[in-house]
Parts: sequence; structure tokens; C-alpha cells
Amino acid sequence: MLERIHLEILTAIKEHGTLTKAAESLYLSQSALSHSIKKLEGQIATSIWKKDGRNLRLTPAGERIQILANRILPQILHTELLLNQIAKGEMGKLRIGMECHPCYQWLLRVIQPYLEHWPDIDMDVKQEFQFGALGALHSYEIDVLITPDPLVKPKIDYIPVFDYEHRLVVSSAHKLAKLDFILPEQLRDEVLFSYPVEPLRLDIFSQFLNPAKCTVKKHKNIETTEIMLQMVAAGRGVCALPGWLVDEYSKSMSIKSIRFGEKGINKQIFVGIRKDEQHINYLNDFIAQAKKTK
Amino acid sequence: MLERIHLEILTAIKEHGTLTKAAESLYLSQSALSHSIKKLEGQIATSIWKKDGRNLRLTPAGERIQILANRILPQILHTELLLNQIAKGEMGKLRIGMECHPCYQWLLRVIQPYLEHWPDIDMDVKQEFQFGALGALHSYEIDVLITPDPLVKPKIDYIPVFDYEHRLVVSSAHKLAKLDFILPEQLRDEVLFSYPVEPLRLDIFSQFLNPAKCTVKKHKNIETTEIMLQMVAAGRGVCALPGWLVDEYSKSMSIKSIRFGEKGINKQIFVGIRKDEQHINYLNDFIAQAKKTK
DNA sequence: ATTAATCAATGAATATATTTCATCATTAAA
DNA sequence: TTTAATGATGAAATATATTCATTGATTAAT
Repeated sequence: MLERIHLEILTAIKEHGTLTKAAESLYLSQSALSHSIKKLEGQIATSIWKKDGRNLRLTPAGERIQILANRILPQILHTELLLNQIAKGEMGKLRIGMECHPCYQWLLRVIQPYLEHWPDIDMDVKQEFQFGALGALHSYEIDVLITPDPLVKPKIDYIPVFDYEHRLVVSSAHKLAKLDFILPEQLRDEVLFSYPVEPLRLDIFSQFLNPAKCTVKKHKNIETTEIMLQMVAAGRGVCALPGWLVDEYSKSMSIKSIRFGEKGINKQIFVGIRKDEQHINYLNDFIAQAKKTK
Repeated sequence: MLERIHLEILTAIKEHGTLTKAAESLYLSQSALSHSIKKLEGQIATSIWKKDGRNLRLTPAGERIQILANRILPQILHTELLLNQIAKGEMGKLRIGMECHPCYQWLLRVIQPYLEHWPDIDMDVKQEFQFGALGALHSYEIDVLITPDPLVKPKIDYIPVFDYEHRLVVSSAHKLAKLDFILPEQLRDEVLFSYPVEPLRLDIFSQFLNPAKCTVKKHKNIETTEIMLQMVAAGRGVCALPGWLVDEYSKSMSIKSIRFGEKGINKQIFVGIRKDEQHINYLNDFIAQAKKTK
């Protein structure tokens, strides 16, 4: 019924005064506009304008359509602008999935300059996934996955964005605080704090304690990094976190980080994306920004 | 570019899940929708959805279009509803012009039930006209003219809506207050208040004083009815107003109205409309309501 | 593992809609 | 009165949308 062309015709008439000039501005013939409106008039069973001498005068129906045109044409134009940007890879909604608890602080530093570069982009960060973060990436729930363990899948690409060392965190007053590195058996009597994930997925277990068949006195879950570090600073226990994270907090808290073993636990953070979206500009820029951010 | 059909297709897909079902709901073939979107994709140089197994998944571009659809389709539908009402003569904007100062109170009584009957109608009352009220009616500035003097013109129709007597208003304590009717010369020493219009258009002059070659002591202009009557009640002068108006105010003010001469000045209020709009339902209903209101 | 069913994409044929062209009627200006 | 400008109109030309028939891909059922 009411089509975009009708709205445009009324808008053009308002702007240019006559139907002939309106037609010019729309690159159509006067006849085309006349027929077009005639048809609509038949459909809505009302006249839209009437000739008043040499001019056109809108009827109440015509005015209604013009009111609609004023409201929605700009919205359509705006969407077309966005589509154009999307076509050029400049737009979209970036839904980020996180599988790396302590990376949140780092992500914030990535996001900040990114949002400035892409002012029209929508962004969302998800941390809980019903069928795993990878599933979420696969099923288009998220567009980007930030993870320390890149489970290789045919349709997913992983790009390493930064290296870091996973280190033990202790209070500055801790008896181990002065050591250059720590051995598994030295943690035997310690309380370990970690985020609430399965122990198998914690590097301190899988890469340090388990291989040496050691364990800790107690393992307690804490949700937030800050509280965890407060507990550590208070000498209530130890935890394992990225070195750069500890460096940051150690400015204001009496904590210290120690290498796991002689060689340390060296890790990488990966950004995973769907293979078929590799070309998307705003995705690549996100990865570039992630690589830049330490 | 972006046409209504595209918005409707995305909306229907969201609602019905598959393209085939969406096509059914739009009374089109699946092929038609597919082609339609294909064409748009070519124009905007982006894909709108992609097949994910058996389902369709919107791209960011597709989501944008869907967002637009959610916003503007309801507005288009609403306007079509209004157009439909207009077609049935149930809608429009009624712009009322007033050439009769004391009629304002009466007009309010007309408008009130009218607005209740036509809840979707827009209404406007104008009282000042650069090229006269009739010109305003002729040039579509107003749709209805309320006037006591129906200047006959070929394209204008006048319908009398009510009769009333124009009467002299005096304070109850006035020396003339007890008379059944008044003669021109009896006003010789009075101060006359009137609305600020040319004396020629005041009935008290054109139909009463001028024919008898009489005049008043002084003629003062006052804009509002209330103040005018306050002045009269205070004995500062007299004025001329419709009898029904005085009746109303005399309940709360010490004023009285007297007939002009033996036969009185009998007047009619007319509603003027454009001849070519005689058929419009909401106009006729306004006139009917006006006739009903005393 | 095979088959059947479901769903979207596609090319060609067809149907429909839009646009133009040529012309007329009306109005305002010269 | 003539002329120029404007919108309306019918028919023809053009463009667009729609369907039909088919294919290819995927999923569910056997």
C-alpha cells in the first residue's frame, strides 16, 4: 500500500513546490509521480492532494502521509547509511566472549581505544555460556572469543594476541616471597584461591601440581580478582594469575609474584573468530587493537 | 533501495522462522522473497542473511534492517489505519476560524462532546486572520468558519446553527435596568464597551444607533468578555452581547440585559465550509453538534 | 547408510507494475 | 488574447516482481 516512493513524492513536493520539480528531483517524469499517487489514491479510497489553481494542496490524508514521511524517511536513510558502512566493513555489532577470567582488565584496555575508532559500533561482552564459549562462537552467539586455550576446530581461526607468564601470587610478607621460583612441593601447606572453574582447566593444576603429583592444603573459589588479591595480601592464601595483572595490583597492595618452576608457566591469549568472517574489517581491527594492548 | 517489502520479509522471517512460512504469511512464494532479498543484497553490496544449516541467520546488515522494520512498520500501519478512517470520513484535522468574539464560550460547549465522539481528531481554533476569516477559509487555512455575517461567495456554504438576540447589557443598578426595551437616544450619555473591531461591524452601531443617527458618549475597547462584564457590573458603562451569554453571566454578576428597540436585534450564527467539502463526515458532524448546542 | 522430507537458491517464463511519451485541460502571467 | 506553466490521462514501452520448476544442501526418519 503505502510505499517509500509515496513518502518521497510528498516530501519532494513539499520541498520543491510543484509536481514537475519534485519529479525532476527524483529523476522521474511528472507523469510517473502523478500515476503513482493516483494508484495509491485508488487503494486508500481518498484523494491525497487536489489542484488549487496551479498548485497542489494536500488533503488531510496527504498531510498524514507527509507527517509519516517526515518521521520515517530519515530513519530509512540512516539505516541505509549504516548498511553502506557495514558493506565497507566499518560497522556491526561485536559480541565478545571471554573464557579468561583475569583478562577482563586487559579487555577493558582493548575496548576503550577500539570504541573511539569505531564510534558507531555496538559492543557486548558475555562471560557465561550454556554450551561452552566455543559453541557460542560457532552458533553465532558471539563474534569473538578471548581464550587461553585454543581448541582447534575446522571453522574457527585463532590468533595469538599476547604472551604472558602465569605466576604464583603471595603476600609480600609470605615466607616464599623472596624466592626466584617455586617448586610444586612448596605449596603443600598453602591455601589456594582460584576462580570457580573446574581444576582441570586451571594451569596451576594441569601444568604444575598434577605432573608432580602434588597438591595444596585447601582449594577455595573466589569470584572476583580484587577480593582474591585482598585475601592473598592478608596472608590467607595464594593464587595464580597473569604476571602483568599482578604487576598492576602490586603497586597498591603488598603482594608479590613468583615463577612456577624454573621455566615458569608461559601462556598465550588467543582471539578466536569464525573462518568465514576473517575478512570483516571491524573484526580485524579488534584483533589488531588486542595485539597492540599489553 | 530499502523498500517496505524488505522490512516485511525480515519481520515475517522473525515471526515464522523459515522463509517458506514467511512467504505464506505474506501471500507470496518463497521464491519471490528470495529474489527480492537477493536484489537488495546486490544493491547494498552486503548479504542480509546466510544459510546456517536449514535455517537463516541474519548478518549484522540484516539485523539493522530488522531493527528498522520493528521501528517503522508499526508507524506505517498506524498511518494506513488513519487513512482508512479518513476515507470513511471519520478523521482529519478540524481547523476552526472564529469571527464572533462572544461565541467562544459557546464553541467550547460544541467542541467538548465533539472531541469525545471523534477521539482521533486534531483540532485548532484560530481567531486572527491576515486576509480576513473568509480568505482563510478559502485558502484552506481553516476548515470551518464561525461567523454572524455570512458573506455569500460561490465556493462557500453557510449553515445557520443558532439564533440569538443581541442585547444591551447594563448593571442591575443601572437606571435603564428596569426597561423592557431601549431606544437609541437613551444611550446618548452612556459609555459603550466593545471588542476591538471596527464599529461598522458592531450590530449596535450598524443596526441600532447609526440608523437613528444617534451615538454614545464614549466608545471603549476591551478584549475579554469577563472584564467587559465586570466593568458593566461596576456601572462603568454598557455593552452589547448575545442574550444567552448574558443569561449565563447574570447568575453570578449583577447585570441585566435589555432588548434593542421594540423588535430587538435578532441574529444568527453561521458555520461556513467549503462547498467541495460538504460530504466530509467529520465536518457535518461538527455542524450537527453546533446546531444541537445552545 | 539410505531415503524421504524440508528448506532456500536459481534461471527462465510470465505476470504485474512502473515509467514514459504524447497530449489535453486548466490556470496564471504577459 | 496569447503564452507559458502545471497537472492529469491513456496507451505504449519498459522495468520489475512473481511464479514455476528444478537444484542442491541439510536434517530427520527408516
